[in-house]
Amino acid sequence: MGDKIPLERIDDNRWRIPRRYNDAMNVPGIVYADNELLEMILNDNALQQVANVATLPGIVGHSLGMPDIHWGYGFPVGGVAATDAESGVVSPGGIGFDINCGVRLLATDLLRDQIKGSVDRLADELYRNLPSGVGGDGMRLLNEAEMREVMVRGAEWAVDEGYGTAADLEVTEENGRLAGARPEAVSRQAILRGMKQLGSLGSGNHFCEVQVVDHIYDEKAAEALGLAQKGQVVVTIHCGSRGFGHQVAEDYIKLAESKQQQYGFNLVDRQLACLPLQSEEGQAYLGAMACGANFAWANRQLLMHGVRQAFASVFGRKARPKDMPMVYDVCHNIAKMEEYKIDGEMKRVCVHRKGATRAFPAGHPAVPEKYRAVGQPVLIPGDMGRYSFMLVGAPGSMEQSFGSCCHGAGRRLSRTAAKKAVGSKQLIEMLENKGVTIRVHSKNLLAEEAPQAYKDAQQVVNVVHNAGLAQLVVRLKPMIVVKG
DNA sequence: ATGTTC
Repeated sequence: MGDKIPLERIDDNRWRIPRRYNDAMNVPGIVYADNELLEMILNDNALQQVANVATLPGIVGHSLGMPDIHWGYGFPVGGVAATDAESGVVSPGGIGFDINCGVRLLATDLLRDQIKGSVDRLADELYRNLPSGVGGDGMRLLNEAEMREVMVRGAEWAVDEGYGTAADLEVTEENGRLAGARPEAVSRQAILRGMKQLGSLGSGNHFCEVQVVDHIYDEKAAEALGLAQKGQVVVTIHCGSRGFGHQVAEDYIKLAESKQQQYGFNLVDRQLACLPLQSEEGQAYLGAMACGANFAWANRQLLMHGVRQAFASVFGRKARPKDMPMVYDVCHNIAKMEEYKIDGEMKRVCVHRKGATRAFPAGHPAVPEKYRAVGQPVLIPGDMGRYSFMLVGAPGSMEQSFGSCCHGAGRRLSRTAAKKAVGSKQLIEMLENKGVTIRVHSKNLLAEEAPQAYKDAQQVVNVVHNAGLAQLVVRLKPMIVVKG
C-alpha cells in the first residue's frame, strides 16, 4: 500500500499495471486514459483500487479502469472486473451502492427554436413533475404486493400500470426486467424504503436534462437512433434505485464482511468483501441485486412518464409517446453473467460494471433489432455546464473490456473540494450565462456537482472511441437542468 | 449514491 504503482504504456490510450506490482494480483490491470486524464487519475489513487480488484478470487482477463475512473468503495468508480462463474466471487462493493444507476434518453420532435420561448415554463413543469431531494418520496406510493411486482418485473410492471408503452421496453437494457430477481432475499428495511420512492430523482449527480443535439459525428448511426437533426431537443434522465438499492447494497456488504473468514478470503481491502458465486449467499446477493436493478428500471420508466406529461402540458398537446420516443436506457452499476473468449476459450463470467456502461457492438443479439446494424446505444452524461454524448458499442469492447466502456465524465474534485471551489449562487449565475436554466431542490448540494468538479467528458469519450470500445455518434448540450 | 453519523 502506498507504493508507487508501476505503469507500462501500451499505447496512446492504454496503460498496464503489471502483476509484479503485488504478489496477490491474479491478473494485470489495464487503465484507459490519455496523458492528461492519467495525471488526474494518479491524483486520487484509484489505480491502487484497480490493483486491489485484481486480487479477487477467480478474476479473469484484466482488472479494468475506464478513463472516468475515480476513487470508490472498494472498487473504483469506472471499474470493470469479470470473475469465473464456477470458481469466482461476486463483490457487492463492485456494483456499488446505487444498484442500476443508469441513463435514459428520449428524443422529441421539437427543435431548439420551438422551445426557446417556453424554457422557464418547461423547467417549472419538469421540476413539479419529478420528485427530487434526499429522502424524497416518489410519484407513486406502493403497497407490498406492488413492490413485489416492481422487484420482479421492473419497467414491465410500470408499462402495465400505464407509464409508457411496450415500445419503451424494447429499447431498455434487459427490456427493463433482469431475470433471477429474488424478493425473499431483500430485507424488510429495503422494501419499506422502496415502497415510498418509486418515481423519484433523488439527489447527488442524478438529474433530468433537456438537451440539444449539438454535433453529429456519425450520420448513419445518428439516423438509426433517431437523433439525426442538429438542434433537435432530447431529454436525458440519470437516476438509479434510490434508498432501495442502497439498502440492498448495505445489507449484502455487511453480510459479505461477516463471511470473509469463513470462506478463507484474506483480501487486501475489507471493502472488497465478496461471496462465492456458487454459494447460497452469493446467489442471494445476485437475486437481491436484480430486485434493485428492476426497481431502478421501473423508477426511470415513471420519471420518463413525468417528462412526457410535462412536455405535453407546456406545449398544449396529448402526451403521445410516439412524439417523444425513447432512444435507449442503459445501466452503469450492475453485475451480469455473460460469456467471453478468454485465452482462446469461451468462459462464463460475472461482469462487475461499477460506473461502467455496457457497450455491445453491432450484430450482438442483446442489441435491439432496430439498432442491431449500428450497435448498442451508450449514453454518457457529462457535467451540467458542458455536454453529454451518445455513442454505440464497438467490437473492441468484446475483445478488451467484457463488453464495457466508460459511464460519464468522472469526478475530478471531491464533494468537499467542489464546494470550496464554487458557491451555489455563483454557479447558477455562471450556468444561466451559458444558457442553461436550472431548477434545483437543494442549492446547498449544487456546488458538489459543478462542472469544475468533473473531468471533461469530451476527453473521456475520445479515449473510449480511440481505444475501439465505443464509437461517437452525437454530442448534446444542456438547456434545462432539474436536480435534487 | 444515501432517511448524507444505523
